[in-house]
Amino acid sequence: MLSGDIPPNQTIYIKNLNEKVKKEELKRSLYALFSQYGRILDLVALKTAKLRGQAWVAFSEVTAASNAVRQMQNFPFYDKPMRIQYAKTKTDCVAKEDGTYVPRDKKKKQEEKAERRRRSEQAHQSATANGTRAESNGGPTANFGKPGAHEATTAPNNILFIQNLPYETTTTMLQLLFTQYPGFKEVRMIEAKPGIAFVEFDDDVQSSVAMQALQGFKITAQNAMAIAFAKK
DNA sequence: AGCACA
Repeated sequence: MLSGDIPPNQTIYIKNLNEKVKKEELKRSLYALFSQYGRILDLVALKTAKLRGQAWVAFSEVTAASNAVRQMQNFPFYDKPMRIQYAKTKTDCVAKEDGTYVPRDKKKKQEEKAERRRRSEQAHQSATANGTRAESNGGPTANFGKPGAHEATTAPNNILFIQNLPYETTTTMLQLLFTQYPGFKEVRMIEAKPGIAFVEFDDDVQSSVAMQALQGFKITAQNAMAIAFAKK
């Protein structure tokens, strides 16, 4: 296999990430980039010596992960091509859902094996108190919800007007999203006007394609992008 | 390079 003989998993493992990017920004950008493939259940990125430059994105469906592995393979992300594989193991939040989650020992890795010999000492000590706090973010899922009725009063042109962005949206995040579409030129945001952005393409056909693809795209559960043509 | 669950 190209992806290294790892069987499909609803979680993808990403490496070769730019280690200079701060964790929070990295997670936000990864979320913005990958949520187009499906519902993201969890996203893990740590900056420890061993784990920096890597991330895990858990999707609700294996098919979403498969599409992400193929389509985002080598995608230039903060100047480095992403290397994407399926994760080797099941993500905790998924295991918790299907009931197979077993809280890991805070000892070491897999040296629970050495632990076997002394098992049954405290067999009754199993505290049943670890709350499996379901983080029901309840938000409905699929991204390409087409809100349909857009007052597209403005004639198609090469500049898109984006509304309903979360305030913490950055130009970098939007670049990552829109640069996937041919003809992308630039993103412009206005400090004094959070929540909106302008995205310029070479021509109106290309801007239309991107609009179609990203219309209603949810950066967060509450923020479905509303895309119109900019007024000239 | 590096497969975790801060």
